[in-house]
Amino acid sequence: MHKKISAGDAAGASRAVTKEDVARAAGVSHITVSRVINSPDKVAPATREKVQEYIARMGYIPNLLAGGLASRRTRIIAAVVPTIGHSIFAETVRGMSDYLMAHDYQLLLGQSDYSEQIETELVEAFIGRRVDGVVLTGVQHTAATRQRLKAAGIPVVETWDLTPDPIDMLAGFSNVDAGAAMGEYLYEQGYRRIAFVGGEDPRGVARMAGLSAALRRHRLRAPVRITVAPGSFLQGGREAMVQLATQHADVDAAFFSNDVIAAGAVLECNRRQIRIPEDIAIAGFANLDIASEINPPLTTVHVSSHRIGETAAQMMLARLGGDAAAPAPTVSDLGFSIVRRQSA
Amino acid sequence: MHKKISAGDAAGASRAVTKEDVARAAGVSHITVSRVINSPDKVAPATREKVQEYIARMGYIPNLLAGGLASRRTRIIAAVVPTIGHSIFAETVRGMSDYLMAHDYQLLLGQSDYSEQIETELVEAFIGRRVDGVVLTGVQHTAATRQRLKAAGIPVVETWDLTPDPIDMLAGFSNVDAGAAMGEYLYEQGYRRIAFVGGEDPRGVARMAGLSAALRRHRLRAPVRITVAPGSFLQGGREAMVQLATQHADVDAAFFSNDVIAAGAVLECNRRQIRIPEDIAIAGFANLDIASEINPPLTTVHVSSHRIGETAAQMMLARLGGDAAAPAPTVSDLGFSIVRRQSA
DNA sequence: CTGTTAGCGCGTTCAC
DNA sequence: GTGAACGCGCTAACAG
Repeated sequence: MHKKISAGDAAGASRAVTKEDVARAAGVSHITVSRVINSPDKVAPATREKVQEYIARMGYIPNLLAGGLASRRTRIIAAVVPTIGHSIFAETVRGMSDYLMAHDYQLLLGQSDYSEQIETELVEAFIGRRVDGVVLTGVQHTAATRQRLKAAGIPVVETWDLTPDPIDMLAGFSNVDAGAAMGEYLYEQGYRRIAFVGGEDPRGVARMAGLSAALRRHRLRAPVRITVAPGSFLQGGREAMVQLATQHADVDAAFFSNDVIAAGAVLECNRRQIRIPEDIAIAGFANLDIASEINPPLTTVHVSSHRIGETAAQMMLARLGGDAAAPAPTVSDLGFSIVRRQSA
Repeated sequence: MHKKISAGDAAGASRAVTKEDVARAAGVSHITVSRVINSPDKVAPATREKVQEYIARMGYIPNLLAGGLASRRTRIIAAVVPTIGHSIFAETVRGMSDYLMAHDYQLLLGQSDYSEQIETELVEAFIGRRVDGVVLTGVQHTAATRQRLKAAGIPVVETWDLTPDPIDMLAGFSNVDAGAAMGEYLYEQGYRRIAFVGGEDPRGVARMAGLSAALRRHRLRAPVRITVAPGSFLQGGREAMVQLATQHADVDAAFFSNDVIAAGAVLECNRRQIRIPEDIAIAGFANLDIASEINPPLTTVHVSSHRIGETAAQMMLARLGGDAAAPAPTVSDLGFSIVRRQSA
């Protein structure tokens, strides 16, 4: 078999340097080069150093496409989040990314914009790229998503919620319980007419459901429900506060499904001279920076966005590295806690 | 050549469905399946529909690794941002992502944490994956980054700044000019002792340089420089404000390199009953949501974070789709503008 | 409009 | 410790 070997690379778009090139230059076979890269200790120190020098000098960068095709492992984990524009998910992504990079994996990120349909398309694209695993936000997905993922037979971690029926692994906390816990807290503080302000994503809905259940247990009326349009949370919170002030004067406490929305409401209260918590108590969710910085500081539900991502990544790699003998845990309930500050 | 054909997939981890499988089932050759996917109009409608049905029924997902290896195009664009935890970059990423997804490309994201060294490693990994193009934040990179990128011969877009010496393409605005413009504005408003508060990344430094130059033109003293540690911007802003109030009482205006930091300062002022702009004027940067929502609303420099991302993606795909005859523009100066509100 | 023939660059057996 | 064959699944030319 004759290979066309161009003498030098003087002309045209020079083809990328390949393992073969390095091998030839170093006077070894390409498999030796491969070993120097993937398992250096299986190569005699002398050859290793020589090869390493050629690699550096020639600027050789292994083609991971070819490697992935041959080895059926890509060292890529894919993740779908609703959007990185919301700090909670941005934090989760950072948590994953940091852990993965530290272990020589890379993160392929997709944003679903809260659409299950887009999520399905993303998952399909990810499987096409033969990612080693997929991390999803939430536990509600299309049938197609579940089916594709199961057919692909790759590890999956769902995050930010719990369910008795996960696709595979799970790293989150119970949004229903968190909503209920805040309901109990507000009840204990003496509030009796409570509103819920938030979007309509499944996790917001779950928090609302928990809140409702808690109120029901104490024979209070169902919460006033105010929906915030996607887009600017600060503005959404302000508008929600306007609604509460003008149309629901009896409400004495509001639980916001997100600290940023709550912060918007606080800003509006300050503007209108509405006293917090005397005139209305305000509770947030997520314990973001802004919760402790705003005035008055927000009572909120602490959940560790960053740790969710980190844990998801960790479970993923544990499975991939897996010891079938000592199987990694398959569910992590990361819990939550009420952080009491001055707003409620 | 005999291929081992497993009868059904009853046993074991069933190998993923391949083009070959679909072709056999549909009674065509694998290349026809390929065409149905990549250029459907080059296939007779009857065969096309038949093949499409088999594709759907068998749940076939093309292996993009193999495709990329063979075609030398991956339809992946990689991007490096300092962090997606800051909304300006999150917005830029969204702008890119939206544009790319709409054109059937995917985004591979890396976070450099403001480290040029990490950026270099990321770029190397990206090239290893044979991405079709790379988008970078800023115009300052290691020699290795520049060299790798040029050797790879792939399109590059640098963003968020301008330079006379780009690696390839450029989509940003002049941070120096923006800093200078704010300096002029503050001078016109009558402020004479001005501080600059921000981080130490190259773009912050550029804004500071522009500000300094403007002040120098008016024979004012060089700005007081307060550095904000990375981490919580709100808290950083508050701490900076404390420093200003306690150690630099003569300062009558402060230019913050970021609206979030400025917002932290505003919160601290409100807490301390420092009047804005009477006691101290506050100017931000980026024109984020929070700038218009906080009280008082912030005078700031508007730059379109989202549009930077979108434009970068657009330039990238224009180049890749490229008509060598009508070469796409290689530099986009997206400009900036001063948004005047009540804080300065 | 459809099929055939060659690789893309690498990792994985196995041998030596 | 090192090397040779083979194939991963696909696309690019060219034929027919």
